[in-house]
Amino acid sequence: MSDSVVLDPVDLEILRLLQNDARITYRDLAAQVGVAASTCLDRVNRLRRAGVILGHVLRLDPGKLGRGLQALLSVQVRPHRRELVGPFVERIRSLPEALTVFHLTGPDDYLVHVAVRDMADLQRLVLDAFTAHREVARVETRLIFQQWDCGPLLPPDARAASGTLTANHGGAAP
Amino acid sequence: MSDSVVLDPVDLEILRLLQNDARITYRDLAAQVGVAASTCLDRVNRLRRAGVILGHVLRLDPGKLGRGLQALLSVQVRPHRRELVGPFVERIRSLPEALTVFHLTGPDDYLVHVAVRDMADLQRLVLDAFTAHREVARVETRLIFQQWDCGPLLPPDARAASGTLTANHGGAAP
DNA sequence: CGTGAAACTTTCTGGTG
DNA sequence: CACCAGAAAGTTTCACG
Repeated sequence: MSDSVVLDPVDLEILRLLQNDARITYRDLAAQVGVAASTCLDRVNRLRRAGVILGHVLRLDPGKLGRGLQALLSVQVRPHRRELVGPFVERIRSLPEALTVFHLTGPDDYLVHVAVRDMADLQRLVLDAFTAHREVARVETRLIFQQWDCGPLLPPDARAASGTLTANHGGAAP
Repeated sequence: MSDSVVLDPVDLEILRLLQNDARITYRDLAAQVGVAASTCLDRVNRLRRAGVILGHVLRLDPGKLGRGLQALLSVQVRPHRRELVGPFVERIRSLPEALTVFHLTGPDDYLVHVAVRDMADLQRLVLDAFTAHREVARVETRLIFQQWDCGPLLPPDARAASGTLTANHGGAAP
């Protein structure tokens, strides 16, 4: 699983455009890439079958959903054994507040990205979902001032080769 | 900006379904929500105009794009002043390896999520894009074993109310 | 908010270099 | 084999009730 795939310049351009707007029509996509719509469709389907494209997701504004405060929680799970960490990860993943869970090298085993309503909600979450549990040895909370989602995750060659790199989403500079 | 918005159960169900698959047709969406396709379209357009839906993006497999190794870099920028941190963030954001940049509370000012080809590539990135620069006082690198993208970021009420919460994307438990 | 029809997109077929 | 043009099927979108 996850072998690298050969992507020609047309594939890269298609991926680049689809990352700017995944709802662009094949007609417009084809026009911008310089091939026929049916060819675009073939390419995209091939990229999907190859597992390069995993899916299409919505980007939502957490603030508008009543989750204006985000934080990163560093968590030590001790003892760090399969029978404890498996259930721990599943439990955290199923929290409505959890956005992403990372299993990391280093002294802090997990980093959990959460979005909550406010400080009181964050305190409740830390106390109830983390420190109340026996396997959680330590939690360190860092608040997120601001966050930037970066570029289109394409091979450097592609970006260098394809001249115009259009607007990344993400906030303005501080 | 970013005031909370009133979302009725239909809006929440639409968002929930669109998060599972942002390419579902309005016809199918309407059938599952139990309203007419045109009503779904109205709702989605309203959510877009309200800023709840920020956009549609592609989820790509970093491994298939030759970025099989991911890491989190904790960075101290000193002195932590606007004229230094602004350019720093812009420079990091424009790295093809950067996925997300967080500005945080706590001793480490920034956390940068990166995806690279391999260990040599990561070493090169840390040395060239971070420690080589005067404003970067300290970098701490943690590798990512595994990562899970969690639930649909909807108000807890919505998940509780709407019974079936379908498959989240993300890997299996360790 | 729903119906139905017009406009558009996606998708397939068959043919070409 | 990848590509394209055009036609068929399906989807989005709009005016109106």
